[in-house]
Amino acid sequence: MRYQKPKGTADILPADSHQWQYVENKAQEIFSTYDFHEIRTPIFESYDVFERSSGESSDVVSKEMYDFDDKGGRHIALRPEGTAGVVRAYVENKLFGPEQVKPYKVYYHGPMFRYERPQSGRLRQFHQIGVEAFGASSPALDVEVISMALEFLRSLKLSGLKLEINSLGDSATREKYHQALVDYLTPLADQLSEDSQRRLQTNPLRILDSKDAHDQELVANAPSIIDYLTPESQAHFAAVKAGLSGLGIDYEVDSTMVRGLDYYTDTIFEIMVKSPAFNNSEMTVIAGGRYDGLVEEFGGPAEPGIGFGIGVERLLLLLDQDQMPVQPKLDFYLAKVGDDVQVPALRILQEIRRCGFSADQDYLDRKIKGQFKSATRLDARFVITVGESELASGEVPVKDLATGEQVQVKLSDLENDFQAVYQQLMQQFGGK
RNA sequence: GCGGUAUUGGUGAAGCGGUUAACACACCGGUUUGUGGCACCGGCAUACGUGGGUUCGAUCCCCACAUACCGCCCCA
Repeated sequence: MRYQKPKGTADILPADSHQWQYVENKAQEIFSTYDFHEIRTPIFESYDVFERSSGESSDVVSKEMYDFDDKGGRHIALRPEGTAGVVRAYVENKLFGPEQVKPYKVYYHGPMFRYERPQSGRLRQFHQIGVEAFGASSPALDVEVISMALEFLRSLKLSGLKLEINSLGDSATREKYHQALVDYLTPLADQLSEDSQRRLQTNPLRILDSKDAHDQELVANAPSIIDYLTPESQAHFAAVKAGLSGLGIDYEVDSTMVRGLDYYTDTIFEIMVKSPAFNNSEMTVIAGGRYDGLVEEFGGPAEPGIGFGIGVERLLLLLDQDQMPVQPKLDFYLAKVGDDVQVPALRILQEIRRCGFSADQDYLDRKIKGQFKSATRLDARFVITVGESELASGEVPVKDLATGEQVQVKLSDLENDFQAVYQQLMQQFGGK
């Protein structure tokens, strides 16, 4: 095979694209009830956009960025996540201006890129659906964003959802906590796993969710970030928890939950699903949080923001295949007999399609038997047969493939008044 | 970036140094002339991921590369 798709990419063929559309449509449906509207930003941005937002030391920037120099010598990167580009657009278009209603609420969906080793549910080009809301720091917004995420997953009939929340406080909080954690772990360094000893230097917060069992024990007694929150952050977090409880939403506070990207502040959350698709282990499908410094970081006013992202590939793996829509049935298949029926056939097909039904025919000169086979393979509801004798008699047989019953309809109606034909068929065969 | 496993037709795959590259499914055609099933008959890999090497001879052995899957790092 001469050509193959680039490593870590996937072709989404029609059999799957129906499921993608289903998920995307659901997202739009649910999000719009919360008054979120779609925003489309470029899938590539200046490299600096992501370097600025994600933190220079983060792995996303240091080794996973899909970047290149374009012909004009600009350092470009394919977006590794959605938030940075949206914030850039928010600032560049001055959407923080007084003529906009706050909070400014948007959602997006599309491809993201990370130069990493592909694994199950992890590709170099993957897809996210995300939302962002700017310009309000009310904890009520946190609660609504979280509940919207849950409603979306519920609308897809996902069960076994688990919501975990944490607060990272403001940047001063994180600095103090960072120091406290290092102070606690440094004396224990020789007991840490090899990976975590390295993390102690590079990213101590990551040790909190180490997979190593002994690390877990040591971390259990580590100081908790919750104890380092400022009074304001404490109050915000308390209000978020109260709001969730008020909506009857179950949650767990996980004070060891951390983030790979540097820009998060205060509330962060993840929604996990336990699924047989992943050996009944829990898998995060939605992750999000506040990023109250990011707009300012991009040269805008000191405005707060909050959002979340959904990994679509991962989400699709979790969805029950039985509940997924399949390719829609074909309404009509037109079988032809003889040589001189092609033109009338084209006229009939056009009339059917103009009435809003799907219709197809044979293009390979197959025998009538083969045409019926094609109709069956296309899952057609009805087969219309047109041949010389029909053209002569003006009567055309229409067969219901499910029952095998066949009725005669007028050729003139087929060509000129298909609605009448359809009503006749519905009377004869009932239902839709 | 590191490690493991794999790569044969449309699909599932057998073969592991010399074969007509098995078998099954799917698909296409036919079993006389205009109807989906079944049965029967026939067709369907100048070819075994790519490039080198070893050999009289390689799908089968060796090396490199590519890709996929799994794990780590990382992330979600």
